[in-house]
Amino acid sequence: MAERSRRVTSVDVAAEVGVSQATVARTFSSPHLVSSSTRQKVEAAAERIGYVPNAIARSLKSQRTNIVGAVVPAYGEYWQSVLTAFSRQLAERDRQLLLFSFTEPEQVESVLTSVQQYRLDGLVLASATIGQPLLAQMARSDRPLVAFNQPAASGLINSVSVNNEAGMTDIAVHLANLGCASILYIGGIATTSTDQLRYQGAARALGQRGIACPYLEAGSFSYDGGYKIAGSVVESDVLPDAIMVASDEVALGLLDGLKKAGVSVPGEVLVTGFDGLPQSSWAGYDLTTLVQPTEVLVERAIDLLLDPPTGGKPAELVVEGSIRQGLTTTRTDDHPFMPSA
Amino acid sequence: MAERSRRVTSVDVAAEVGVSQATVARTFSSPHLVSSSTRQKVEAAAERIGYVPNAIARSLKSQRTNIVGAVVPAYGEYWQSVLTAFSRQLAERDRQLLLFSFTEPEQVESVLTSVQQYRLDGLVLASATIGQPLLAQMARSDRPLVAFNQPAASGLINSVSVNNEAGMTDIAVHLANLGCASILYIGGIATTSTDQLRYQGAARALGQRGIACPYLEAGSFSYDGGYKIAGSVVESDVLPDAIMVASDEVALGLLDGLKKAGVSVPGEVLVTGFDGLPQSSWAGYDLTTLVQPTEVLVERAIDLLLDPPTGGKPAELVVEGSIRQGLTTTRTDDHPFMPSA
DNA sequence: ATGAAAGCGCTAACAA
DNA sequence: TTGTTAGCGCTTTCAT
Repeated sequence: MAERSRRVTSVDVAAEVGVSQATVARTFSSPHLVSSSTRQKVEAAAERIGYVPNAIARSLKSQRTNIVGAVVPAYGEYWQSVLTAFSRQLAERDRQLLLFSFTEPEQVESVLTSVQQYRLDGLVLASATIGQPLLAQMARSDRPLVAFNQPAASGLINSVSVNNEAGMTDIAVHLANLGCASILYIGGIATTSTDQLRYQGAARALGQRGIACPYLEAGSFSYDGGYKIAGSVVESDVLPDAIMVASDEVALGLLDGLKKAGVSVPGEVLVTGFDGLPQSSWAGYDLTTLVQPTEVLVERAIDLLLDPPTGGKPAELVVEGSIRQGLTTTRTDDHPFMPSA
Repeated sequence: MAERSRRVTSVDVAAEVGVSQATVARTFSSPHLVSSSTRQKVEAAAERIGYVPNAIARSLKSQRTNIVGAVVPAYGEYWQSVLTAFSRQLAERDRQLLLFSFTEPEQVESVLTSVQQYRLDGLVLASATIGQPLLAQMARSDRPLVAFNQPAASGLINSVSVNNEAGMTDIAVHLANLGCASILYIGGIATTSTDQLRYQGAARALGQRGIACPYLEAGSFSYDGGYKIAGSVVESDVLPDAIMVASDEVALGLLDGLKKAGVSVPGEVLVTGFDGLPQSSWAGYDLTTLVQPTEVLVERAIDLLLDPPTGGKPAELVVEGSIRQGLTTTRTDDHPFMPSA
C-alpha cells in the first residue's frame, strides 16, 4: 500500500503535472496568479500524491512564520485564561501560538534565549516576574514585542495592561461607600509591579478617606496562598470590615479558608478580588471583583504585534476594567453596615 | 545607536572571527567538534554582534523542529489543565508546544490542514469531538501522532487515555456501597466516546446490582451545562440518592445549580464528578471525583511522540485513575444513608 | 579541527 | 500566465 516514500515536495507535484515548480508553489501561496485550469490540475495532483506545502521552507524564505510566541508562567488560573484568549484570537487571524512556559522565574532568561531562535512574527511577554533588566535586553530585539499586564515594562517595550491602580481604587471606593471603616489588603507577591500598583490604588483612595489599609502578603498569586493566609487573618483579635485581595485566585482561596475557620462572608467580613476569572462568578463564590476586559486586552496586544506602530516611544495601552458585584460585598438597606468599634 | 541593521547570520560571525561559516554553525550545534579556543572566539563575536542561531533554517535542513503541536478545544477547564501539563513537561525535554485551538468541531478539519504544513516533531490530538474519519485520515501522516483521552482513536493511532470505564465503575461501586438505590447519570455530549465509556462503566456496575441508571445529557462538558441542568433535576418529583456526573466541570455547575435551587449536597443528594480538576478539590466544593493522573498520561503521550514504537499495531495506553472522596458523598455511621421510598 | 560545497523546500524577482 | 534563477541560513558529507 502506501510505501514509506520520500518526502513529497512541490517538485514532485510539478513533475506529476508537467509544470514548473514555481507554478506549483504559486498555486498554494498566490492562487490568483495561476490560471484556474492549471490550478485544478495542480491541486488534484497534490491531493493524489499527498503534497502539503512546507511552512518551514516558506518561513525561511519569506521571513514570516505566522506564529506568535508567548512567554507565560506555567501555573495560575489567570494566565491559563489569558492564553486561551490569545490562542483563540490568533487562530481567528490565521496565526498560531507557540507556548514558552516556565515554572521558576530563573528560567525566564534561558527561555528568552530559546525564543529568539524561532524568528517569530511577534512575542508576548506575560509574567509579573520578568525583571526590568531582561525587559530592556529584549527591547533590543528586532521582532515586535508586547508586554501583557506587566506594568514594569511600560516605557521599555509596547505594553498593554488593565488599569490596575484605577481598578483597585474603584473597589476601595465601593467599599468605603458601603461604610467600611477598617480594611485589610492582601497582596500576592510584593515585588511585582502589578501588586504594587493595585495596592497603591487601594491605599491612596482609602487614605484620602482616612481609612488605613494594612498590607499582608500571600506570597504567591495562588489559591493556596489565599487559603493559607486565612489563618493569619482569623488569628487577629478583630476582623476588618473588609478584605481586599490582589487577585481572584488568592481571593477564592481566602474565601474557602475563612469558611473553614467559621468566618461568614459577607456576614462578618466583606471580600473582594481582582481579575474577573470565570470561577469567581461561579455561584459557589460569587466574588465581587474587578473584571479585566481580557478579550479587549488580548485584541490590543495582537494588534500591536501584527502591525506595530512605527517609531516613537513604545506604545502604552491601559484599558479600564469594571466592577462586578457579587454576594461577597452585598449589603442591603435591610442589613445596614455596622462599622466595628 | 543601534542602527536597524540587516539580519545577523553565521556568515557575519564567521567574517568577524576569520573562520568559515561551517565552524560557526558547529560552535552552536555541535560544540564538541570545535576546538575550545575557536569556540570562545566565536561565542564572543556572536555575543558582540548579536547573533542567534536561526531555528527555522536549522529545521529546514535537519527536518526537526523541536516543536510538538497540540490540537485542543479552546474552552474547558480540563483541557486548559492538560495543555499546561504538556507545555511544562515538553519544556523539561527542551521542546515547545505549538497550540492549535478551535472553538467549533467543524473547524478541526481546516486546523489539521494547517498543522500538516509545519512538519512538527509530533502532534497531540486532544478533543472528544474529532471523528473517526478524520482520525483515520490523520493516521496516514508520516509524523508521530498521539490521541489524548480520545478513546475513539484507539486502534487507529497511538493513544493514551485514562480508564474511563473502570473509573466510573469505581465511583458507581462506591455509591452502591454507601447504599444508594437510585442514581441519576448526567452526561456531557452523548456522541463522544469518552461520554459513552464513562456511562457504560456506571451503568454496567449498577446494573449488576439491580440499580437503574437513567442518562440525562447536559449538552456540553461545561459549568453552564451543569448549572442549567440542575433545573431539570429538581423538577422531578423525587431526587435520586446520588447523581453521577460525567465531568468535574459539569458537576461543579450542577452543585451550584442545586444549591441555588435549595437542594443540599450531600444532605439530600450525593454528587460525584470525573477528572480531578484543581477546582473540584477547592474547599468550597470538595467534590468526590475520579482523579485522572494527568501528569502520567501526559508523560506517556510525550514518550510516544518523542520515540514512537516502531511497527505493529498502534499503541494503546490505558492508565487507571483513583477516587478522591470529598464531602459530596460523605456518609458517616452517625448519619446512615436512608434510601428514598 | 576546519573548510568547501551541496542542498533542505520554498518565495520572489525577472524574463519570456 | 508561466518558467528561470537566485537565494533564505543552516547542517552535513567529504576533503584537507
